[in-house]
Formats: sequence, structure tokens, C-alpha cells
Amino acid sequence: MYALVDCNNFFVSCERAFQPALEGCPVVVLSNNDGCVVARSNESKEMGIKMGTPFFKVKHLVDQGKLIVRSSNYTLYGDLSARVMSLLAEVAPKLEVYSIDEAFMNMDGVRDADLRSLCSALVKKVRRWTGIPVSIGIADTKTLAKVANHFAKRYKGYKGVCVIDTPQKIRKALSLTPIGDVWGIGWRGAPKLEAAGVKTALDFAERPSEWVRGRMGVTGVRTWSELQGIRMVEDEKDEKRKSICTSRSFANMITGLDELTLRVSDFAGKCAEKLRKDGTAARTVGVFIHTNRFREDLGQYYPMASVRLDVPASSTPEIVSAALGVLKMVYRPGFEYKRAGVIVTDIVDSDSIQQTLFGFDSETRDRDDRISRVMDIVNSSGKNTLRLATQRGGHYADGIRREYCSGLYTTSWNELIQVR
DNA sequence: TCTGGGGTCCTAGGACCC
DNA sequence: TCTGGGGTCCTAGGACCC
Repeated sequence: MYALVDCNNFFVSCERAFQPALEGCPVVVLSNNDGCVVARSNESKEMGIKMGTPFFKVKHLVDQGKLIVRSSNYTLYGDLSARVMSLLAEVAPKLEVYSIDEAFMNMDGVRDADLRSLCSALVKKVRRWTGIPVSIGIADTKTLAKVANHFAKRYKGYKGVCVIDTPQKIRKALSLTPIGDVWGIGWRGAPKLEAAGVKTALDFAERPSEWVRGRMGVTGVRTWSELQGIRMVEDEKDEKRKSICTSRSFANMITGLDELTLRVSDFAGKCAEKLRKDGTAARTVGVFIHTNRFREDLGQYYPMASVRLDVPASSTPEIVSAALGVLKMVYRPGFEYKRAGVIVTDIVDSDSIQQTLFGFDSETRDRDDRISRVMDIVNSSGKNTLRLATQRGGHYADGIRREYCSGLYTTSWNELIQVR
């Protein structure tokens, strides 16, 4: 069986772990740049605040003292996530970390009779040791485990654990699950299915597979099979990422190439750092810049372009200079830019890189790699002390709004360790 | 005034080949 | 007058996830 562990209202729970006074209060956490609501406590959900709401639409509630808000603090959330995951790894034969707040435990080999009590104990332990409340859904396939997880969250009586392990329970659960809540269907697909008379997950599961194939392609059939109890979503192997993206929206719009150069240098530098951390290198470097899509009164421009390197690279100088070359290609004056990003693709393991036949630049490359290693060591505190000249005094998080940030509870501790 | 970021997979269509 | 057919590979864009 699979047990899907999901942290409840994760970002809010992280804030509460260090500020217990927030318990019982309506709280929301905002995306980068204080843009949208990306996490809500149960109390703020009950107030009718929807996921993804732009902050300016609920700011009046904050000003009136009816809602508490926090800017996102991803270093804190990443740290707490790692603590939760390490507790799960102690009990799961195989653990697949699916996102910052979710993990599939492959429980094959654990006796069915022991599953529930094991998971109930785990819910209590994670809460006690990390302060984070979690829910666990247990079933034969990942998609059914997701369904079970919804029930574990929604009904207090389950005490955080719901098992769906018989045909009768599966039928019952699917009949109570709106089609739009099924993992893999999506908000675009749901209205079409509803129009065709498919209101619940059970309606969907009872359609013939050809019907599903014709309407939704192979991905639809995969979801359909999973609901029948047939495993289709493979366990992720421990593979490296196939693409890495660093992008940000800006607090204020940018028009000049100089300032974009600064930002793109930083995004590219961050991508290079991520590559080195993964032990990989990228052969293609792409850059995109976006105008503000909400400002219909202004000209719109969304170019994206990329360059292919002779040899896959992970050094900061190489990735940055490639990105700046692409930026010059796509940049047009006269537009106000709101967002930019760098994407590196065609990723390979660093140790499998073939040197080019023409070795004339291998010395430069070696030098760049050594420079990057030094940068990683000096910058490991997260302060970005060492930068390229194109990055000037910049930090890739500069120019980003973050007005409601809580304390750096775990990060300051990390920095002490680094200094030592 | 103010609207996130980082991934994966699938598919349609174009380029190219014989 | 009249202009094939079948295959592969690559890419951009869309849909989905959290």
C-alpha cells in the first residue's frame, strides 16, 4: 500500500510552530513579492479567502485586525520540511518526497494490520517533535491514497489517518469525491467532464476506458486506471532534475537593459549554483522576460530564447555570460518588464561531460570551475558575498517585496554554524 | 499602487529524410 | 490543369502538479 503524508496548511503551520500565539487565528502566507495568498489556516479558509487571491484584495482585513499575514520564508519551510521527512524516513521502507509538504511512503512489506496503528503513531510523533500537523491517506495506488488523504484531513473523527482498502470503501470514497478533486484531472478538465455527466470520481471510474482515452488521452487513462486500483504512477527514481529555473517578479517594473542585466546575472548565477549542488551541468541556457500581463493598457512582450553551449557547463561565469548573450538577443527597449527568469536544460552529470575536440578553452573552463567552487564556499551562508562584476552589489532576491516576514528562527542558527 | 515560482509530461506541428 | 507517403526527431506550448 501507499501512505500519502501531507502537512496540513504547511506554511501556516511552520509560522505557528515558532509563534504559538497564531494558533486558532486566521492566518495566510503570501507568495514571493507579497503577491498572492499561497497558504491558509482553516480559520482563513472559513472566511472565504481563496488560494491564489492577490494580497491587495484582502489587505483591508489585515488593516482591520481580522487577518494575520506573513511573507513567505522558504528557508524556514525547507528546514522544517527536512525535519518532518527525516521522521517519515524512519518508518517507511521507501520514501518518495513529492513536494515540500508531501511524501509517499511505499509500505509494501508492512503487514496491512499494522498500517493504521503505525501511521497513527507517526501523526502524533511528527506533531510532537516538529510542531507540524500531518494527515495520512492509505490505499493501493497513489491516486487513491490522495483521495484517502482528503478524507483524513476533512473529518476530525479519523484523527489524521484514513485507510481505503476494500472495494466497498473505494466505491464509497469515490462517490463522495467531486471529479475536480481527483489528482491529475485539473480545474480545466473538471467542467468538461461535469458537462458530460461525470460529477464524481465514481462516475469517472465507471466510464469505459475508450471513452476516457478519446477525451483525455493517455494521461486520463492513467488516472482512470489508478482509480480502479491499478498502479500506473511509477515510483520516482532518485534521478536528477531535468531542468532548473530561477525567476522572479519585480516589486517595480524595469525598463532598462542595465538593470535587467543585473537581475538576469543573479538568476543565472543561482541556476549555476543549483547545478553544482546537484552535481550536474547544463548544455542549454534560456532566458525569458515578461511585461506585466495585468496591465492591459501597456504594450505586452514575452520573449524567450536560448543558446546551446559547446560543452555542458555549471560554472557561474559560463552560465552568466551565456544568459547575458541571450538577454541581449531578446531585449527590446520601450517595454516595462515585470518578471524575468533563467532556465537551464539538457542537463547531464558533471562527471560524464565529454571535453570538446578543440581543447583550446579547457584552461578557461577549469579556471571558471575553480572560481565557482570558491564562490560556493564563501557564499554558503546565503549572504552572496562573492559575486561577478555584472552582478554588482546585487542579490537575486533584491527588489522583491517582503514586508511581513517573521523571524529567521532556524536560519540564524544555521549561520552560526557556518561562521564557526 | 498592488496579481508567485519551480517542476514534469504530453502533443501538435514543422523540419528533414528517403 | 495535375505536385506522394511515411517515418523520425525536435521544439514550443499547454496542462498538470505543489
